[in-house]
Amino acid sequence: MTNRDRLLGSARVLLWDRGYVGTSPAAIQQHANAGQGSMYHHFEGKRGLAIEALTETTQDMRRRAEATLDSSAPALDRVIAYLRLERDALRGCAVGRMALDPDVVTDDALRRPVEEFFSWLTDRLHRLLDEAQRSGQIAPHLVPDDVSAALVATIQGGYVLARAQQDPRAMTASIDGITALLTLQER
Amino acid sequence: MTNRDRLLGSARVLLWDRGYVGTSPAAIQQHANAGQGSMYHHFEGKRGLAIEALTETTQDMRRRAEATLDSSAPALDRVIAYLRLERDALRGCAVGRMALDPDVVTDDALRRPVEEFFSWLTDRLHRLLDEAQRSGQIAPHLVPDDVSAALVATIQGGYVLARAQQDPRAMTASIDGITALLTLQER
DNA sequence: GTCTATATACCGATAGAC
DNA sequence: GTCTATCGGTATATAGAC
Repeated sequence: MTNRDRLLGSARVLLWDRGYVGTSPAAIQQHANAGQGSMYHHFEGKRGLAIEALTETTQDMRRRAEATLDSSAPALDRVIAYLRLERDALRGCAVGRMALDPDVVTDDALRRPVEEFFSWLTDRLHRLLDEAQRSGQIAPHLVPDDVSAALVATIQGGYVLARAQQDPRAMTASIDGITALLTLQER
Repeated sequence: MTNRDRLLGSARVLLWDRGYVGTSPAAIQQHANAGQGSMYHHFEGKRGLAIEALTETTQDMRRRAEATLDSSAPALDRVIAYLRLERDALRGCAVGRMALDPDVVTDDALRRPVEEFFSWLTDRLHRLLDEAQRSGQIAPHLVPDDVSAALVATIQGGYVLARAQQDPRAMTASIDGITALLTLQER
């Protein structure tokens, strides 16, 4: 692995665990076993490296979601399968945590990958819920746009609760709760 | 207002907007118009001040929630009234954001007010959902423990989505979505 | 491409005068 | 109680040798 690749990987790990304001270039260099010169040769600085790192991370997460959402199962089943994906609740979401970082939200280039990931995800779920509604899997009066937002929000909030209580069961409870509400009509 | 009070108030504002790792003692002192000596006279340091500030903030938020949840209306109506409270979606939640801060989660004294607030809130909603279930307002097979977690998570995730997209409508969509799911049986 | 040296600013805290 | 001075350390970046 090249120095550049290790720097990117280390940035992804540290941004995930400590956020943007909590991650220093020196910490990234140490984690990657690279010197300052190497980092500033390959990247414009902390910000440039973070933009690349975030872009990679969101692309990975999108691929992972697509693997679950693009199946041949009925639409609602695919949505629920996505809700039920295994998540490291105590670690938090690598993308969601960036949305609460003050220096990320106020910087369009840094925020773009975050925004694009969530826009894509809610839209993807939206279309699946449309399909589920057409085939009678969910109630006709539900607004897929609102429900898809609620689903993504529940996952993100599940991370918040799990970390606040230092107990991953807060995440599973949240997911179980929203799943039960979503499948209520099938009781 | 005393210097001490202004320092506390400034800490609350800055912790809300920039989190713990993103807030420096110097920034608090400037915002409060107080010198270093004043701050270190009244508080043990950044950490001690933050613990007091967070405790005050969570108490305020709890009082605000209680004002809505402790009414004479039917249980489910009170829960929905809480979901529908006005929120500054783009600013984020003063408590929830702390749960994603690496230096807060790993420090029990700092995390305690955060944990206690969410424990209290989910428990309070849990009891209201129990009551709603006994009176037939929500389906008998729902697990109030899970649903209450999902409700709180949806609010917290609504903040994440709104900030990621820099659009407060992501919050209202999430709330509308979860509300529709919760009241599904009344259609 | 990578290294060390250096620069300027800020971090969080302490010292001691008033 | 508040102020200014100061401290050792780190944040982020640049310079220039190799």
